[in-house]
This record gives sequence, C-alpha cells and structure tokens, in this order.
Amino acid sequence: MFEPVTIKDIAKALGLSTSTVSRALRDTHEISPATKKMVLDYAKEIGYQPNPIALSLKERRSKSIGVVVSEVANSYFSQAINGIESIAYDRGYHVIISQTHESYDREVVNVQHLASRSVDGLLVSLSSQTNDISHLKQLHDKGLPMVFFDRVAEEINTHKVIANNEKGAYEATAHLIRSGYKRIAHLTSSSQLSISIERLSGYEAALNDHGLTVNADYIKHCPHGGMIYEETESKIKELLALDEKPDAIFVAGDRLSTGCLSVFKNLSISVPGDMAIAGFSNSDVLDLFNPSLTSVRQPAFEIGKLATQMLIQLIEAKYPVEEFEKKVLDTELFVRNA
Amino acid sequence: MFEPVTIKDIAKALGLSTSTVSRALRDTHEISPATKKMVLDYAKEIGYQPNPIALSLKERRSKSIGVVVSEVANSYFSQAINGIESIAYDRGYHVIISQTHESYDREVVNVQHLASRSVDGLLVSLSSQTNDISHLKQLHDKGLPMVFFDRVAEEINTHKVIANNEKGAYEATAHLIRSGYKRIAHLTSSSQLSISIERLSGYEAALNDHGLTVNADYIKHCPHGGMIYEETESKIKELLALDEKPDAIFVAGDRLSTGCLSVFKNLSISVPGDMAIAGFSNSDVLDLFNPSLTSVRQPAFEIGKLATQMLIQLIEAKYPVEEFEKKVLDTELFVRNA
DNA sequence: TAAATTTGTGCAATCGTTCCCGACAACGTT
DNA sequence: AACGTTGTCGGGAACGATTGCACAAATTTA
Repeated sequence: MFEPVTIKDIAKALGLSTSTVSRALRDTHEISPATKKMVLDYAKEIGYQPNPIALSLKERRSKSIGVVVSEVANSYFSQAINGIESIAYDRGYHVIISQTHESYDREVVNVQHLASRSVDGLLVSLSSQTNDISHLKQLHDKGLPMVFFDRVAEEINTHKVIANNEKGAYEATAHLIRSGYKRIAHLTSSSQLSISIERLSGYEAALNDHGLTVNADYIKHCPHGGMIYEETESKIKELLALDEKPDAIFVAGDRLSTGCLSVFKNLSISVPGDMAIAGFSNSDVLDLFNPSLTSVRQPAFEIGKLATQMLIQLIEAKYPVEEFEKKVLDTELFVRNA
Repeated sequence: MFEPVTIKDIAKALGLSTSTVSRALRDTHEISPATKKMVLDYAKEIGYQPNPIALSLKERRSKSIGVVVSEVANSYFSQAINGIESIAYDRGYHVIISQTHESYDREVVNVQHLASRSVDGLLVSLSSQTNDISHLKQLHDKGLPMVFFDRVAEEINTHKVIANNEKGAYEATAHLIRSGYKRIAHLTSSSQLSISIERLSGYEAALNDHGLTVNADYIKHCPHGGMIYEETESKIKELLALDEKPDAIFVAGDRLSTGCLSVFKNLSISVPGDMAIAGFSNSDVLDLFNPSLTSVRQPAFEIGKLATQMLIQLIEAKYPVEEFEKKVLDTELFVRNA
C-alpha cells in the first residue's frame, strides 16, 4: 500500500552499495563529488525520506520525549506544552503527550507505555491521585532521563521546575486579608501533592504573618483536583455548614477555581458579596467571568521551556549527570473584583 | 546508561536460541510447556520489555497515529483528543499530537514530521490558514491512511467526520431571529475553511427562511480564527462603524466567540443589551461568563471517537479501501441570556 | 621504479525482533 | 523394519540505516 523508498532502492537503481549511498546522503568527504551528486539528485527525484524507526533502532534513541500531564484541557498545561514544544521542536525532538486525567492507574500505564525505549526522556507532572512513585523511580534508576515540573516528586533526585507556589499562595491570601476578610478558607487538591503542600504553606504563612490563626476546619482537600464537580461541591458545602462560616476562600488549582465559581453560581451565593475568592488559574478568559476571579498566574510557558531544556541537556549528556537543580519561577497576582 | 534487556540476553542466560525465546514469549504452540514456563519466568524476573522500535521496523508500522489540530488549548479540540485517545488506547495505538497554531507553515512541517513511516495514519483538522493541501494529498496518494475531522479537505477522497455545522448555524441564527433581532451579522474565520462555508450557509438559510436579506457587509472573516485579538477587534469595529449597525452577531468559532466577548467588554458594549451574541463554543465554563453566551456545542468527544475508529479501520484494512463516507453529527444549542 | 599514501567504494556486522526453513529426536503406523 | 508424523528447537535471513574495515585503483613520495 504505502511503499516508502529505501536506501536500498537507490543503491540498486544506481548500481552502488547501500553504504556508498548512505555516505553520499550524509555528505561524507570520502565520496566523490560525482557520485554524491548523482545520489542526491536521484534521492530527491524519487522523494527519499530516511526511515526514522531504523535510525532509532540503530542509534538506540528515538529523538522523542514523553510528556505526562493530567489534562491538556487545562490552561496551565496547554501553555506549558506550548513551551515544551517550542524547545523540543528546535532541537529535533518529537513530543508525545499523554494525559492521566488525574488517575494514578492511567499514569502508571502511560509512563510504562512511553518508556521501554520509545522515548529518550520524560517530562512529568504527577497526577493528583499519585502517592506511590515507584513506577517512575524504577525507570529513573535504570537511567531514563526525567525532569519534573509543577507537581514534582521530591524523592526522585533529578531536575525540577516549579512556580514559586508558596509565595504565590502567600500573596493571594495576603490580598484577601488586606481586602478585609478574616475567615479565609483554603480549598486544595490532594494533600500529598507538592503543589498542595507548598500552597498550603504559603496560605498558612500569610495568615500567621497577619495575626490570623490557622483553622483546620477551613482547609479542604479535593483528591480529584476539581475533576469531579460533586466532590468540589460537597467540600464547599462543608465549609458553608461551619458555625463560623468563612468569608473568603483561597483556591489552589485551575480546575478547582472554576469549579468553585460554578458551585457558588448554582448555590446562588454572591461572589465576592457573600464569599470572596482568589485562586490559582492560568485561564485566558478570566476577565470574562462573572463573578470574576482574583488569580495567581504561573509562568507556564516558561516552565515548559526550562523543563525541556534541562531534559534535553540530561538526554544529551555524555556522562551521567550527578548534580541536579530545582528552578523556581515567580507567579503573578491579578487582582479582579478588588 | 540505560541498558534494556533483550531477547538475546534471555536466550544466552537460558542456553536457548533467540527464536525459541521469541516463540515462548509469544506463546506459540510449538514450544514445550516446560521451556515456555522457564522463559516466561526468567523474562518476568529480569523485567523484559519488548522493544517497540524493533517491532516497528520489522512490522513496518509504528502502532501510532498522528493528530493535527490547531491548538490543544481549545475546548473543542481537547475534547476531541479525549475521544481520540479513548479509542486509540484500547486498540493499542499511541497518539502523537501536533499543533499548527492556525499556521499553514507549521501544518506542513508537522505533517511531514508525522509522516515518513513514523505514524500509521493521520487525523487531520486543517489550520485556518491552509489553502493548499498538496502536502496532505501527496501523502494520501502514497497510501497513508488519513481521516479528516471538523475542518475537512473536500478534495481528498477519504473518510470525514464533522458536526452538522449548517444546521447548528441555522439554529443559532434562527434563535437570534426569534429573539427579535433583525440585523444579524456573522463573524467567522477564513473563508476557504469547510466549517466556515457550512456555517455561513446555515446562517444565510436561516435569514432567508425568516424573510431577512443577507447583507455582505455583515459578514466578516478573521483569517486567524480568533488567535489574534487585534484582528477580531478590528472586524468588530468595522461592524460597529456601519450605518445600519447590527444588533446581533452569530460567531462561527470557539476562540472567536470568547474573543468577541472580550472585545465588547473592553469597548464597554453591553451584551445582549447593545448587541446579542450566539456562537459556536465547546467551553465547559460558559455558564460562568459575563455576559453569557448562547452557544452551539459540537459532539467533540464523539467526533474524535468516530474519526479514530474509521482511521484504524483504514490502517488495518487488508485491501485498499475505495468507499469512503462522511459522518455528520448533530450539534446542540444552549440558550443563555435568553 | 617501487613503495607509500590517498581516494573511492563494497562487505559485513549491528540494532531487537520475527519467522521461514530445516534438523532431529521420539513416536506411531503399516 | 521402513516410513511418515509430530513435537521442539536452532540457524539465519530479513526490516532500514550506519560504520569500521578491507581492498582496489589512482596518486604521490622516496
């Protein structure tokens, strides 16, 4: 059906050996100009394209990197992916994206799928359900280059690129405090996630620094990170049922932020009248929201770029890299509904 | 660095030939149960994983399909991709996503990249800038299986899956008419795109059926499909500058719809007070928008699923397929701000 | 002029896997 | 006893490309 032309076809047609053709195509100095021209012309004429799979087998690398994210339909990740592609592309790497949909099982399957020599390295942002990282540790120990971004696994010793989640959370919370709110709740995703820990920490620091006490009842976790509406709704209802109902919420994720707004809309609770909200989000259309949302925006594109640069550096390193670094990029606070 | 275990290692360790090991692993009947067990046990013990690249070279297929879309950060496409993955995954195919960002040049590069035997088939939705489809035609003529979805190329004879754009556009326009608007404009992307043609046609039919005349001044094209804010803004300003200013707009794309809302917000034009809007969009958070948006929603997930099923059918067909079909799925109208 | 070097090309191995053949037992059938 | 089956297994050629080595012819050097 689809019969690609190979180096062998060229060799046969020109009465040369495959080695000569190969060398001519690669422009080696040890081929006579005449032969070289003949081969190149003929190759162009019949539209020869080298078979990347054969190359991969020989070179033992695929010139492709795998990306593991929870959802591409998430502004943060789609922006990060654009950053990833902008670098990978230039360096001649394919990018294979896989989505976990925040499921641990899918993460394991996807990672296994990407590994086994079909990708040269992995860019990983953990799913919210992931506790056990042995599937990644095992590959990392075997030498598969790996860079974490956003949701990182501290236990694995490699490069990491994250936003300054603690500072971003601090600023958002401090903004709510400065706006006069005193009972500030925190809605976040699963507790073991690095971003959850960091954002919680920033939230607590802001409260402490402003003379407010941290109330454990005000901190609610959504293990599915906003993927399930009912989960978000029930957590918010728990907050609303408290004796000392919060007057503001700091939300720690993109999907959670929009989910939160939806819940309040459905419950006919006015924002920010009855409840103020500030949350992490990278959406481009936040300005169009009603109620609007004060947001912490991460440099997603830049994070994707950096992570990819570091990964390619690992992949192409001649000797095993022992020194790893964690890059931390600042977030930006967009005040709306001030 | 990363030394994967091969069938050869197993053969050597067990004193067998690679052929026997291969057959044992593939559970052929001509291997004794004892040998089979020995091989399987040892393979499991040392964590043998077959090398998919070697397989690809041998089988002359990669078990992967390429997807060409404009942006993953577009609700329609991210939902379609979820549909694509849901099928591909089950059938053992990798999915490689590439983004054109509505650029013709990137589309050509991406398609070339995906082809050359590294994907077994292509799922394509054209970029808004694409006029010339010879890069696809050439591959299709060479026998590369290809299925179009959403933005299709009529000139290429293969399977196509689309929404009923004409009907959806008709319904949205008719809704505006029923709501009392008389001067309805149409904002759409580049004129050569299949979806633009179909949606324009539905728009015109609705006007005609309701005794309204089609006014060429009311039809504005944005070649970048909403990717460039300034372009959208200038087209809208053109509409606003008309003597008989429109009182409603039917918008033909996801990004254009949100772009349109942003422009009106920035121009302090009240929607739907000064101007009513209805548009194509698959966003999940339209309910949160202010002003809200009456939307035509496409069955994106289903379209992705169908297209993938048809593509895999083409890929795995024993004989060249000659009969192609175009599947048309109904859209849904969500009335908001009624 | 003979030896040494350069130049241009081919042979064959390699990457990991499958699969067509053929080898060679052990067994059953006339 | 001679032959055909059947069950197990190994050898080796593919798949497409690269590359170290060998080797002839052409050229330069001693």
